[in-house]
Order: sequence, then C-alpha cells, then structure tokens
Amino acid sequence: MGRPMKFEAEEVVDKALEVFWRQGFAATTPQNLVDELGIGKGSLYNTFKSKHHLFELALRRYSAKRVAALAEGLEGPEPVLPRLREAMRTLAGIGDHRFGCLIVNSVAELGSADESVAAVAKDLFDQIEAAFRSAIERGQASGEITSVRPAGDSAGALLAAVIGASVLAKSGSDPADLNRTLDAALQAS
Amino acid sequence: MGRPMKFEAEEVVDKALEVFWRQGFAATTPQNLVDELGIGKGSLYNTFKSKHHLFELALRRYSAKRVAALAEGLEGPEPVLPRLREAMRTLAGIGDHRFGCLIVNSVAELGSADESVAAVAKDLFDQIEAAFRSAIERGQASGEITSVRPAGDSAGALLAAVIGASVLAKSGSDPADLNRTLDAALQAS
DNA sequence: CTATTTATTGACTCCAGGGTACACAAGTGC
DNA sequence: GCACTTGTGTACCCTGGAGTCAATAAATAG
Repeated sequence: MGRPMKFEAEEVVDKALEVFWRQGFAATTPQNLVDELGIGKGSLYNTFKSKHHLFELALRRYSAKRVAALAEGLEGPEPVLPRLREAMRTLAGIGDHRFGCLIVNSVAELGSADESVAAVAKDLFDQIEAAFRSAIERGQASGEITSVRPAGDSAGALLAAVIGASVLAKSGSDPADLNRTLDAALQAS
Repeated sequence: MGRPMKFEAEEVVDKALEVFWRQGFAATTPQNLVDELGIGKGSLYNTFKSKHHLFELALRRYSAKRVAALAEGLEGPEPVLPRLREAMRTLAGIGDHRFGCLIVNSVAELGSADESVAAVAKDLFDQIEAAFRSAIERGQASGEITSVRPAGDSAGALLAAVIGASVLAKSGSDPADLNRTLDAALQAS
C-alpha cells in the first residue's frame, strides 16, 4: 500500500547513466539530474539515497548491459575473429558520441579515491577479459587463432587495447585510426 | 622593479601537478592548493589566473617531463626492446602510487567537454606514439623487431596498451599482471 | 469514510567552492 | 626619503552544489 511511484526506477537509472556518461560524476549536479530524469528532487533523494548511490547504480547497470551485449556478440558460430573485432569496437565506444566508456571515465576520475567505483570497474574488466579469453580459446581450438601465445595473455592485451582506444577516442583521435589500432592489437593475438 | 615573488612558479606548478594527479581536477579545491603549494590565495590567483589555468600549466608540464623522460629512455645503443619495455612500464605508472597517468585521468574526466585538455592529451599521445614508432623502426632496421607489421600500427597498439594499463592500475589490477599484459602487447609487435 | 502508509513537490537551508578586494610589504629609480 | 610598481595575506563575497522538510497527493485496509 501507500502511494505508488510515478516512475520506474530502472528507467530513471538508465537516464542518469546517460547524464553521468556525458558529464562525469563531479560535473553532474542534482539539478541536472532533476532536469533530465523528469522527477523531482524529493523523489530523487527519497528513492536513491544520494547522488553517489545513484551513480553506483548507474555504473552497475552500465556494466551489466555491456557484459550482456558482449556475451551476445561473441557467442554463435565461427569465425570468432570478426566477432571479437566488432565487440572491441563497440566496447571502446568509437564513433558518434566521443564519451568513451563510462567505467573507464569513472575509474580515471575517481578510482584511486573511491573504492566502490574501483571495485565495479575491476569487476567489469575481469568479465570482459574472461569473455575475450574464452572466445580466443574457441578460436585456438578451431585453428583460427594461433596458439603460440596463451589465451590469457592475449585477452589481457586486448582488454588494455580497448580501454586505451576508449581514452584515445575522448582525446579526439580519428575513429579510423582507432579501428586500425584495435585491428593491430587483435591480429597480434 | 616591484616586489619580487617569494616562490618559483615552476616549483609551484610541480606541486600543483601532484595534487591534481592525486585528486583530479574537480576534486581539488583552491584551499587544497593553498595548503599544499605553500603560497597564499592571493598569490595563487595573481600568478595563475584561475584554477583551470593552473591545471593546464600542470598538464603541459607533466607532458613535457614525460616526453623528455621517454626520449631519454629510448635513445642509446641497442637492443631497443628492453628500452621499450621499461618505457611502457614507466608511462603506465605501474607500481607504488596507483594514480595512473595524469593526462589519461584528465582526458577521461574532462576530455569531451574541455577542448584544451583534449588538445594537450592528443598532443602527448601523438608524441608518445611517434617515439614508439621511431624506436620500433630502429629495431626493425637492426632485425631485432619483425617487419611484418608496419611500425606505425605497432606504435599505435603499444600506445593503447600503455593507456589501458594505466587505467587498469587505477582500478586495482595486480602490477605483475599488468606487466605481463604490457609484455604481451610488446611481443606482438 | 477514515486511518495509515508511502510518493511528490519545490521552497528552503547550509556550506563550500571559486574568486575578489584591499591593506600592507618589499622591491626599484631618482 | 619618496614615489611607484608589483607581490602577499586574508577577510570577504557570491553562487551554486547537495541535501532536507513540511505540505500535499494517492494509494490500501478495515
């Protein structure tokens, strides 16, 4: 009982995610959120304890979406290399927006001071690396990818390349160059 | 004529650099700066127009130092691979502090909204890539590095790996793992 | 219909961030 | 010594960030 909420929390978190992604944590004000989420300040603080807590929810939601999309993109029939290629481009956020990856941005902004952010980031990075690794192992099993290098090493290198490309995208690098860079990292596997 | 300054601007910028590196731009308050630079607020704003301007000076100084150290580390007699290896570790900021790279942090925090920051970052990244490239070319000329892959492609991949490692360091990855990752990227060249 | 519970609204508070103003200090030229 | 110029130190100011609160609305139980 009691009055029902006029919005769905998940949708609001999705919108908050966009705002934080565009502006970063510190640069996003409660007023920004009120304006863009379409709910009042009272509801905001009633539903989500604080700006920081909402931020954490947004980070986790972003991570979950990314992991799901990655799993979907990598599964399916071979060949696996083009799948990896496409997945890397998506993760790096190359193209249209130039906001990079929300998690990368957040860990760079707050990582050394905010343990909860660092933890979410480490978690996402570990999951991406694991997904890369299993894809590489599949490719090695089918002979599509050389086995001279351990799959774990290659997966780590690909993860670093994706993160690096995400940052480079924010600094204004040419998307075509970044695609070449990612391809170079991938071909080296 | 006029009263002489009681401090040297360069030293103060160096100290400011440390503070911004530890805390990021938004999280650093004028009071923080006053406390750590050892100069009064009046001098601060008289010498450096604004917090943002001081920040830019700090970024540029950081870049200049990095580029100089990189050039010094890469020059000298062969073999060039161990030099690259060491340079990458230094650039990624693996080890003690866990603050990553100041430029990477700054571009991730402000890059898509602050053109001047993005420009300094792009500049540094270009210079690092160029230094990598010329080192790789030297290695190729002496047969130390395979020439199957264009030096430019490898240089881009190494740059992305270094940036990625810097971010991973902030999220709390094990330094030993990061060193493996960097080695994997380097061996792939 | 009333009591109770929970959401919403938006005015309000509190404080810190970023910067300014001004009185004073420390130099130089004459 | 005196004018002039340029730092220094600090009290002060203003805005906006983050969050709270009291009044009100919308539901359910009985």
